[in-house]
Amino acid sequence: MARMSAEDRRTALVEAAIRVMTRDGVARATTRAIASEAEMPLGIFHYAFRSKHELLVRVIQEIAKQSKGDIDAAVLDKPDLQLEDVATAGLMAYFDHVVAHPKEHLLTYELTQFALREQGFEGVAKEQYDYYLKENEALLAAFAEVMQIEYVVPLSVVSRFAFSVMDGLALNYLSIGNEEEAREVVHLAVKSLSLMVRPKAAVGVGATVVSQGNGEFPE
Amino acid sequence: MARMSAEDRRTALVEAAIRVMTRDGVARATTRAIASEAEMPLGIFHYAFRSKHELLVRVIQEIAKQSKGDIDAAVLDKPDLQLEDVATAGLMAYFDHVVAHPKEHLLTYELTQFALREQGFEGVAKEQYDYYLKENEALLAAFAEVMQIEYVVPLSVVSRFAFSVMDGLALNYLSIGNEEEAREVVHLAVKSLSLMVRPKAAVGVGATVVSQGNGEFPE
DNA sequence: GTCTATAGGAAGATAGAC
DNA sequence: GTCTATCTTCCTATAGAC
Repeated sequence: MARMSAEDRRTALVEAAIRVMTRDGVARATTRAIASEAEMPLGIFHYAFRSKHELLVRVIQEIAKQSKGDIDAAVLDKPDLQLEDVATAGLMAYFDHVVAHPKEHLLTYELTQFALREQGFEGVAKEQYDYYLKENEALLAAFAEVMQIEYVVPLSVVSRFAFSVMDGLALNYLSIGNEEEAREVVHLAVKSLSLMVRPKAAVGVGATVVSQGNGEFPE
Repeated sequence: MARMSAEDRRTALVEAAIRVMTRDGVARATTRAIASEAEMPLGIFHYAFRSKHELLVRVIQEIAKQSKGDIDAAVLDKPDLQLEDVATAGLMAYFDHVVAHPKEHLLTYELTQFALREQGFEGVAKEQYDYYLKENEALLAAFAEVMQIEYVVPLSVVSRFAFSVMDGLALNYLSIGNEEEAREVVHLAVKSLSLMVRPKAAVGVGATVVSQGNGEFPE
Protein backbone atom coordinates (compact mmCIF):
# COMPACT_ATOMS: atom_id res chain seq x y z
CA MET A 1 0.00 0.00 0.00
CA ALA A 2 1.15 3.50 -0.86
CA ARG A 3 2.90 5.43 1.86
CA MET A 4 0.76 7.73 3.92
CA SER A 5 1.49 9.99 6.86
CA ALA A 6 0.33 8.73 10.21
CA GLU A 7 -2.17 11.56 10.44
CA ASP A 8 -3.68 10.69 7.07
CA ARG A 9 -3.96 7.10 8.22
CA ARG A 10 -5.78 8.21 11.32
CA THR A 11 -8.20 10.32 9.34
CA ALA A 12 -8.92 7.48 6.94
CA LEU A 13 -9.42 5.04 9.80
CA VAL A 14 -11.78 7.38 11.66
CA GLU A 15 -13.89 7.79 8.54
CA ALA A 16 -13.90 4.06 7.92
CA ALA A 17 -14.89 3.46 11.56
CA ILE A 18 -17.84 5.83 11.22
CA ARG A 19 -18.99 4.02 8.10
CA VAL A 20 -18.78 0.63 9.77
CA MET A 21 -20.52 1.86 12.94
CA THR A 22 -23.28 3.55 11.00
CA ARG A 23 -23.85 0.45 8.92
CA ASP A 24 -23.35 -2.32 11.49
CA GLY A 25 -23.33 -0.74 14.94
CA VAL A 26 -20.64 0.05 17.48
CA ALA A 27 -20.34 -3.51 18.76
CA ARG A 28 -19.39 -4.82 15.33
CA ALA A 29 -16.84 -2.11 14.62
CA THR A 30 -13.81 -4.26 15.44
CA THR A 31 -10.29 -3.21 14.57
CA ARG A 32 -10.36 -5.85 11.85
CA ALA A 33 -13.63 -4.57 10.35
CA ILE A 34 -12.40 -0.97 10.44
CA ALA A 35 -9.04 -1.70 8.87
CA SER A 36 -10.76 -3.78 6.21
CA GLU A 37 -13.23 -0.96 5.47
CA ALA A 38 -10.29 1.42 5.08
CA GLU A 39 -8.60 -1.18 2.85
CA MET A 40 -5.58 -1.38 5.08
CA PRO A 41 -3.97 -4.41 6.62
CA LEU A 42 -4.73 -4.87 10.29
CA GLY A 43 -1.16 -4.15 11.30
CA ILE A 44 -1.51 -0.52 10.24
CA PHE A 45 -4.18 0.06 12.82
CA HIS A 46 -1.84 -0.11 15.76
CA TYR A 47 0.74 1.82 13.90
CA ALA A 48 -1.70 4.73 13.46
CA PHE A 49 -3.34 4.46 16.89
CA ARG A 50 -1.88 3.23 20.13
CA SER A 51 -5.18 1.50 20.94
CA LYS A 52 -8.77 1.18 19.84
CA HIS A 53 -9.63 3.52 22.70
CA GLU A 54 -7.71 6.34 21.00
CA LEU A 55 -9.63 5.82 17.79
CA LEU A 56 -12.97 5.90 19.59
CA VAL A 57 -12.28 9.26 21.17
CA ARG A 58 -11.60 10.71 17.73
CA VAL A 59 -14.70 9.07 16.30
CA ILE A 60 -16.93 10.64 18.92
CA GLN A 61 -15.48 14.10 18.39
CA GLU A 62 -15.74 13.79 14.63
CA ILE A 63 -19.38 12.68 14.80
CA ALA A 64 -20.36 15.67 16.90
CA LYS A 65 -18.65 18.03 14.47
CA GLN A 66 -20.26 16.48 11.39
CA SER A 67 -23.83 16.33 12.62
CA LYS A 68 -23.67 19.93 13.79
CA GLY A 69 -22.93 21.19 10.28
CA ASP A 70 -25.40 18.82 8.71
CA ILE A 71 -28.35 19.76 10.85
CA ASP A 72 -27.65 23.46 11.32
CA ALA A 73 -27.68 23.94 7.58
CA ALA A 74 -31.13 22.39 7.39
CA VAL A 75 -32.55 24.13 10.44
CA LEU A 76 -31.51 27.70 9.62
CA ASP A 77 -32.08 29.33 6.25
CA LYS A 78 -35.84 29.43 6.46
CA PRO A 79 -37.10 32.69 4.98
CA ASP A 80 -40.56 32.66 6.58
CA LEU A 81 -41.64 35.52 8.74
CA GLN A 82 -44.25 34.12 11.10
CA LEU A 83 -42.90 33.00 14.44
CA GLU A 84 -44.58 29.62 14.48
CA ASP A 85 -43.77 28.92 10.88
CA VAL A 86 -40.09 29.45 11.45
CA ALA A 87 -40.07 27.39 14.62
CA THR A 88 -42.03 24.62 12.95
CA ALA A 89 -39.76 24.66 9.94
CA GLY A 90 -36.71 24.43 12.18
CA LEU A 91 -37.91 21.56 14.31
CA MET A 92 -39.36 19.77 11.30
CA ALA A 93 -36.05 20.14 9.50
CA TYR A 94 -34.40 18.42 12.41
CA PHE A 95 -36.97 15.66 12.36
CA ASP A 96 -36.59 15.32 8.59
CA HIS A 97 -32.94 14.67 9.18
CA VAL A 98 -33.78 11.88 11.60
CA VAL A 99 -36.16 10.33 9.09
CA ALA A 100 -33.67 10.61 6.26
CA HIS A 101 -30.66 9.38 8.25
CA PRO A 102 -31.96 7.15 11.02
CA LYS A 103 -28.76 5.16 11.31
CA GLU A 104 -26.67 8.23 11.94
CA HIS A 105 -28.87 9.22 14.85
CA LEU A 106 -28.90 5.72 16.19
CA LEU A 107 -25.13 5.83 16.15
CA THR A 108 -24.96 8.98 18.24
CA TYR A 109 -27.16 7.30 20.84
CA GLU A 110 -24.98 4.23 20.81
CA LEU A 111 -21.84 6.26 21.25
CA THR A 112 -23.32 8.24 24.11
CA GLN A 113 -24.17 5.03 25.92
CA PHE A 114 -20.81 3.57 25.17
CA ALA A 115 -19.12 6.62 26.62
CA LEU A 116 -21.29 6.50 29.74
CA ARG A 117 -20.24 2.92 30.43
CA GLU A 118 -16.64 2.69 29.44
CA GLN A 119 -13.87 3.67 31.80
CA GLY A 120 -11.76 6.45 30.38
CA PHE A 121 -14.69 7.96 28.51
CA GLU A 122 -16.46 9.51 31.47
CA GLY A 123 -16.15 13.06 30.24
CA VAL A 124 -16.82 12.33 26.60
CA ALA A 125 -20.58 11.84 26.81
CA LYS A 126 -20.92 15.06 28.77
CA GLU A 127 -18.78 16.97 26.31
CA GLN A 128 -20.87 15.68 23.44
CA TYR A 129 -24.15 16.76 25.03
CA ASP A 130 -22.75 20.08 26.24
CA TYR A 131 -21.66 20.76 22.71
CA TYR A 132 -25.08 19.97 21.23
CA LEU A 133 -26.84 22.06 23.85
CA LYS A 134 -24.54 25.03 23.29
CA GLU A 135 -25.15 24.85 19.56
CA ASN A 136 -28.85 24.63 20.21
CA GLU A 137 -28.67 27.70 22.45
CA ALA A 138 -26.90 29.66 19.76
CA LEU A 139 -29.61 28.65 17.32
CA LEU A 140 -32.37 29.73 19.67
CA ALA A 141 -30.61 33.01 20.35
CA ALA A 142 -30.26 33.72 16.64
CA PHE A 143 -33.89 32.80 16.17
CA ALA A 144 -34.96 35.22 18.90
CA GLU A 145 -32.90 37.97 17.31
CA VAL A 146 -34.45 37.49 13.89
CA MET A 147 -37.97 37.22 15.25
CA GLN A 148 -37.64 40.14 17.66
CA ILE A 149 -38.69 38.06 20.62
CA GLU A 150 -37.20 37.19 23.97
CA TYR A 151 -37.43 34.18 26.23
CA VAL A 152 -39.25 34.35 29.54
CA VAL A 153 -37.21 31.49 30.99
CA PRO A 154 -33.41 31.19 30.95
CA LEU A 155 -32.10 30.33 27.50
CA SER A 156 -30.25 27.28 28.75
CA VAL A 157 -33.50 25.84 30.09
CA VAL A 158 -35.42 26.54 26.88
CA SER A 159 -32.59 24.93 24.96
CA ARG A 160 -32.61 21.88 27.14
CA PHE A 161 -36.37 21.57 26.86
CA ALA A 162 -36.34 21.76 23.08
CA PHE A 163 -33.43 19.41 22.89
CA SER A 164 -35.10 16.92 25.22
CA VAL A 165 -38.33 16.77 23.23
CA MET A 166 -36.61 16.36 19.91
CA ASP A 167 -34.03 13.92 21.22
CA GLY A 168 -36.63 11.80 22.97
CA LEU A 169 -38.88 11.90 19.94
CA ALA A 170 -36.06 10.84 17.64
CA LEU A 171 -35.27 7.96 19.94
CA ASN A 172 -38.79 6.63 20.08
CA TYR A 173 -39.29 7.24 16.37
CA LEU A 174 -36.31 5.00 15.69
CA SER A 175 -38.03 2.27 17.67
CA ILE A 176 -41.68 2.55 16.76
CA GLY A 177 -41.78 4.63 13.62
CA ASN A 178 -45.19 6.20 12.92
CA GLU A 179 -43.82 9.28 11.24
CA GLU A 180 -47.15 11.01 10.93
CA GLU A 181 -47.89 10.92 14.64
CA ALA A 182 -44.31 11.92 15.40
CA ARG A 183 -44.82 15.05 13.31
CA GLU A 184 -47.84 15.88 15.43
CA VAL A 185 -45.54 15.78 18.43
CA VAL A 186 -43.25 18.26 16.68
CA HIS A 187 -46.22 20.59 16.36
CA LEU A 188 -46.89 20.24 20.08
CA ALA A 189 -43.27 21.12 20.74
CA VAL A 190 -43.66 24.31 18.71
CA LYS A 191 -46.80 25.30 20.60
CA SER A 192 -44.97 24.63 23.82
CA LEU A 193 -42.08 26.84 22.84
CA SER A 194 -44.47 29.66 22.12
CA LEU A 195 -45.30 29.59 25.82
CA MET A 196 -41.73 30.51 26.65
CA VAL A 197 -41.53 33.58 24.48
CA ARG A 198 -42.78 37.14 24.34
CA PRO A 199 -42.30 40.03 21.91
CA LYS A 200 -39.07 41.81 22.61
CA ALA A 201 -39.41 44.95 24.70
CA ALA A 202 -39.43 47.14 21.62
CA VAL A 203 -36.69 49.75 21.64
CA GLY A 204 -37.22 50.89 18.11
CA VAL A 205 -38.94 48.79 15.48
CA GLY A 206 -42.21 47.00 16.05
CA ALA A 207 -41.84 43.69 14.25
CA THR A 208 -44.72 41.52 13.06
CA VAL A 209 -44.70 38.72 15.54
CA VAL A 210 -47.32 36.10 16.09
CA SER A 211 -47.11 34.35 19.41
CA GLN A 212 -49.46 31.85 20.96
CA GLY A 213 -48.03 32.59 24.38
CA ASN A 214 -49.57 35.16 26.69
CA GLY A 215 -46.20 36.70 27.37
CA GLU A 216 -46.23 35.57 30.95
CA PHE A 217 -44.84 32.56 32.62
CA PRO A 218 -46.46 32.10 36.00
CA GLU A 219 -44.65 30.21 38.71
CA MET B 1 -25.94 -27.28 43.76
CA ALA B 2 -29.48 -28.02 44.91
CA ARG B 3 -31.91 -29.21 42.30
CA MET B 4 -34.09 -26.58 40.69
CA SER B 5 -36.70 -26.71 37.97
CA ALA B 6 -35.60 -25.37 34.62
CA GLU B 7 -38.10 -22.53 34.96
CA ASP B 8 -36.67 -21.51 38.33
CA ARG B 9 -33.22 -21.56 36.79
CA ARG B 10 -34.38 -19.29 34.04
CA THR B 11 -35.92 -16.86 36.48
CA ALA B 12 -32.79 -16.77 38.58
CA LEU B 13 -30.60 -16.26 35.52
CA VAL B 14 -32.78 -13.44 34.17
CA GLU B 15 -32.57 -11.65 37.50
CA ALA B 16 -28.84 -12.17 37.68
CA ALA B 17 -28.50 -10.88 34.12
CA ILE B 18 -30.38 -7.71 35.01
CA ARG B 19 -28.12 -7.14 38.00
CA VAL B 20 -24.98 -7.58 35.92
CA MET B 21 -26.29 -5.39 33.12
CA THR B 22 -27.37 -2.68 35.51
CA ARG B 23 -24.01 -2.72 37.24
CA ASP B 24 -21.63 -3.25 34.30
CA GLY B 25 -23.56 -2.69 31.10
CA VAL B 26 -24.97 -4.94 28.41
CA ALA B 27 -21.64 -5.55 26.70
CA ARG B 28 -20.12 -7.03 29.85
CA ALA B 29 -23.06 -9.29 30.62
CA THR B 30 -21.43 -12.45 29.27
CA THR B 31 -22.85 -15.89 29.94
CA ARG B 32 -19.96 -16.41 32.35
CA ALA B 33 -20.64 -13.22 34.28
CA ILE B 34 -24.35 -13.99 34.48
CA ALA B 35 -23.93 -17.58 35.63
CA SER B 36 -21.36 -16.42 38.17
CA GLU B 37 -23.72 -13.71 39.46
CA ALA B 38 -26.44 -16.35 39.84
CA GLU B 39 -23.88 -18.57 41.59
CA MET B 40 -24.32 -21.35 39.08
CA PRO B 41 -21.71 -23.15 37.04
CA LEU B 42 -21.52 -22.03 33.46
CA GLY B 43 -22.84 -25.36 32.19
CA ILE B 44 -26.26 -24.67 33.70
CA PHE B 45 -26.74 -21.69 31.45
CA HIS B 46 -27.21 -23.69 28.30
CA TYR B 47 -29.28 -26.21 30.13
CA ALA B 48 -31.74 -23.49 31.12
CA PHE B 49 -31.61 -21.52 27.85
CA ARG B 50 -30.92 -22.76 24.35
CA SER B 51 -28.87 -19.64 23.69
CA LYS B 52 -27.96 -16.25 25.07
CA HIS B 53 -30.41 -14.79 22.59
CA GLU B 54 -33.28 -16.51 24.42
CA LEU B 55 -32.17 -15.05 27.72
CA LEU B 56 -31.96 -11.56 26.28
CA VAL B 57 -35.54 -11.63 25.04
CA ARG B 58 -36.70 -12.53 28.53
CA VAL B 59 -34.52 -9.84 30.08
CA ILE B 60 -36.03 -7.15 27.90
CA GLN B 61 -39.58 -8.22 28.68
CA GLU B 62 -38.85 -8.45 32.38
CA ILE B 63 -37.28 -4.99 32.47
CA ALA B 64 -40.33 -3.41 30.87
CA LYS B 65 -42.60 -5.11 33.38
CA GLN B 66 -40.53 -4.12 36.39
CA SER B 67 -40.03 -0.48 35.54
CA LYS B 68 -43.72 -0.09 34.85
CA GLY B 69 -44.65 -1.14 38.39
CA ASP B 70 -41.81 0.82 39.90
CA ILE B 71 -42.60 4.11 38.26
CA ASP B 72 -46.38 3.88 38.18
CA ALA B 73 -46.42 3.47 41.93
CA ALA B 74 -44.46 6.68 42.32
CA VAL B 75 -46.32 8.66 39.69
CA LEU B 76 -49.85 7.91 40.81
CA ASP B 77 -51.02 8.19 44.42
CA LYS B 78 -50.67 11.93 44.65
CA PRO B 79 -53.53 13.32 46.70
CA ASP B 80 -53.28 16.90 45.50
CA LEU B 81 -56.21 18.55 43.84
CA GLN B 82 -54.75 21.25 41.65
CA LEU B 83 -54.19 20.24 38.05
CA GLU B 84 -50.67 21.53 37.75
CA ASP B 85 -49.68 20.22 41.13
CA VAL B 86 -50.70 16.71 40.21
CA ALA B 87 -49.02 16.87 36.84
CA THR B 88 -45.86 18.30 38.33
CA ALA B 89 -45.86 15.69 41.07
CA GLY B 90 -46.26 12.94 38.48
CA LEU B 91 -43.52 14.09 36.15
CA MET B 92 -41.25 14.96 39.06
CA ALA B 93 -41.81 11.50 40.49
CA TYR B 94 -40.64 10.06 37.21
CA PHE B 95 -37.60 12.27 37.21
CA ASP B 96 -36.90 11.40 40.85
CA HIS B 97 -36.78 7.80 39.76
CA VAL B 98 -34.20 8.63 37.13
CA VAL B 99 -32.08 10.49 39.67
CA ALA B 100 -32.36 7.70 42.21
CA HIS B 101 -31.75 4.86 39.77
CA PRO B 102 -29.71 6.26 36.88
CA LYS B 103 -28.19 2.92 35.98
CA GLU B 104 -31.57 1.27 35.53
CA HIS B 105 -32.58 3.92 33.03
CA LEU B 106 -29.27 3.72 31.26
CA LEU B 107 -29.88 0.00 30.91
CA THR B 108 -33.24 0.47 29.22
CA TYR B 109 -31.57 2.76 26.68
CA GLU B 110 -28.83 0.24 26.10
CA LEU B 111 -31.30 -2.57 25.58
CA THR B 112 -33.36 -0.52 23.15
CA GLN B 113 -30.28 0.14 21.07
CA PHE B 114 -29.20 -3.43 21.27
CA ALA B 115 -32.60 -4.56 20.05
CA LEU B 116 -32.52 -2.06 17.18
CA ARG B 117 -29.22 -3.43 15.94
CA GLU B 118 -29.36 -7.13 16.52
CA GLN B 119 -30.94 -9.49 14.03
CA GLY B 120 -33.81 -11.40 15.55
CA PHE B 121 -34.71 -8.53 17.89
CA GLU B 122 -36.28 -6.23 15.31
CA GLY B 123 -39.69 -6.26 16.92
CA VAL B 124 -38.52 -6.16 20.49
CA ALA B 125 -37.56 -2.48 20.64
CA LYS B 126 -40.88 -1.53 19.13
CA GLU B 127 -42.78 -3.74 21.56
CA GLN B 128 -40.92 -2.17 24.47
CA TYR B 129 -41.74 1.38 23.41
CA ASP B 130 -45.32 0.54 22.47
CA TYR B 131 -45.73 -0.92 25.92
CA TYR B 132 -44.36 2.17 27.67
CA LEU B 133 -46.50 4.47 25.56
CA LYS B 134 -49.64 2.46 26.23
CA GLU B 135 -48.97 2.56 29.96
CA ASN B 136 -48.36 6.25 29.71
CA GLU B 137 -51.65 6.71 27.88
CA ALA B 138 -53.49 4.83 30.57
CA LEU B 139 -51.90 7.07 33.16
CA LEU B 140 -52.85 10.22 31.29
CA ALA B 141 -56.40 8.93 30.86
CA ALA B 142 -56.72 8.17 34.56
CA PHE B 143 -55.29 11.58 35.32
CA ALA B 144 -57.85 13.26 33.06
CA GLU B 145 -60.64 11.30 34.75
CA VAL B 146 -59.58 12.35 38.23
CA MET B 147 -59.05 15.97 37.27
CA GLN B 148 -62.23 16.27 35.21
CA ILE B 149 -60.39 17.46 32.14
CA GLU B 150 -60.10 16.31 28.57
CA TYR B 151 -57.37 16.51 25.97
CA VAL B 152 -57.69 18.73 22.95
CA VAL B 153 -55.27 16.60 20.93
CA PRO B 154 -55.46 12.82 20.48
CA LEU B 155 -54.39 11.01 23.62
CA SER B 156 -51.74 9.00 21.78
CA VAL B 157 -50.07 12.22 20.66
CA VAL B 158 -50.16 13.78 24.14
CA SER B 159 -48.71 10.57 25.50
CA ARG B 160 -45.94 10.53 22.96
CA PHE B 161 -45.14 14.16 23.61
CA ALA B 162 -44.90 13.67 27.37
CA PHE B 163 -42.92 10.52 26.91
CA SER B 164 -40.52 12.20 24.49
CA VAL B 165 -39.76 15.11 26.80
CA MET B 166 -39.18 12.94 29.83
CA ASP B 167 -37.24 10.30 27.92
CA GLY B 168 -35.02 12.85 26.22
CA LEU B 169 -34.51 14.69 29.48
CA ALA B 170 -33.55 11.50 31.29
CA LEU B 171 -31.07 10.70 28.56
CA ASN B 172 -29.33 14.03 28.66
CA TYR B 173 -29.46 14.14 32.45
CA LEU B 174 -27.55 10.86 32.49
CA SER B 175 -24.86 12.49 30.38
CA ILE B 176 -24.57 16.01 31.72
CA GLY B 177 -26.28 15.93 35.11
CA ASN B 178 -27.29 19.39 36.37
CA GLU B 179 -30.32 18.15 38.26
CA GLU B 180 -31.58 21.60 39.18
CA GLU B 181 -31.81 22.78 35.59
CA ALA B 182 -33.34 19.46 34.57
CA ARG B 183 -36.12 20.05 37.09
CA GLU B 184 -36.80 23.39 35.44
CA VAL B 185 -37.33 21.49 32.22
CA VAL B 186 -39.86 19.28 34.00
CA HIS B 187 -41.75 22.43 34.95
CA LEU B 188 -41.75 23.52 31.33
CA ALA B 189 -43.15 20.12 30.37
CA VAL B 190 -46.01 20.59 32.82
CA LYS B 191 -46.80 24.04 31.44
CA SER B 192 -46.74 22.58 27.98
CA LEU B 193 -49.17 19.85 28.90
CA SER B 194 -51.58 22.43 30.25
CA LEU B 195 -51.83 23.71 26.68
CA MET B 196 -53.27 20.40 25.59
CA VAL B 197 -56.06 20.26 28.09
CA ARG B 198 -59.41 21.86 28.82
CA PRO B 199 -62.04 21.40 31.53
CA LYS B 200 -64.26 18.47 30.74
CA ALA B 201 -67.58 19.39 29.15
CA ALA B 202 -69.38 19.20 32.49
CA VAL B 203 -72.28 16.77 32.47
CA GLY B 204 -72.99 16.87 36.18
CA VAL B 205 -70.43 17.97 38.71
CA GLY B 206 -68.38 21.11 38.37
CA ALA B 207 -64.96 20.18 39.70
CA THR B 208 -62.36 22.62 40.91
CA VAL B 209 -59.91 22.68 38.09
CA VAL B 210 -57.09 25.08 37.50
CA SER B 211 -55.73 25.10 34.00
CA GLN B 212 -53.13 27.35 32.46
CA GLY B 213 -54.39 26.47 29.02
CA ASN B 214 -56.96 28.57 27.24
CA GLY B 215 -58.99 25.51 26.37
CA GLU B 216 -58.28 25.85 22.70
CA PHE B 217 -55.66 24.40 20.50
CA PRO B 218 -55.51 26.34 17.27
CA GLU B 219 -54.21 24.66 14.13
C1' DG C 1 -29.82 -32.77 36.58
C1' DT C 2 -25.25 -31.15 37.73
C1' DC C 3 -20.88 -29.56 36.49
C1' DT C 4 -15.92 -29.77 34.66
C1' DA C 5 -13.35 -29.46 30.79
C1' DT C 6 -12.82 -28.04 26.34
C1' DA C 7 -14.02 -27.08 21.53
C1' DG C 8 -14.02 -23.47 18.14
C1' DG C 9 -13.87 -18.89 16.99
C1' DA C 10 -13.10 -13.91 17.28
C1' DA C 11 -11.35 -10.11 19.75
C1' DG C 12 -7.19 -6.48 20.67
C1' DA C 13 -2.58 -6.17 20.37
C1' DT C 14 2.38 -7.31 18.91
C1' DA C 15 6.74 -9.42 16.75
C1' DG C 16 9.52 -9.55 13.28
C1' DA C 17 10.39 -10.41 8.21
C1' DC C 18 10.55 -7.35 4.35
C1' DG D 1 6.75 2.15 6.97
C1' DT D 2 4.32 -1.99 5.57
C1' DC D 3 2.14 -6.22 6.50
C1' DT D 4 1.80 -11.29 7.73
C1' DA D 5 1.66 -14.41 11.24
C1' DT D 6 0.86 -15.11 15.78
C1' DC D 7 0.15 -14.31 21.00
C1' DT D 8 -3.13 -14.03 24.56
C1' DT D 9 -7.52 -13.59 26.17
C1' DC D 10 -12.28 -14.01 26.32
C1' DC D 11 -16.48 -15.30 24.16
C1' DT D 12 -20.69 -18.83 23.24
C1' DA D 13 -21.68 -23.30 23.18
C1' DT D 14 -21.15 -28.37 23.86
C1' DA D 15 -19.45 -33.07 25.30
C1' DG D 16 -19.36 -36.25 28.49
C1' DA D 17 -18.12 -37.84 33.35
C1' DC D 18 -20.68 -38.08 37.54
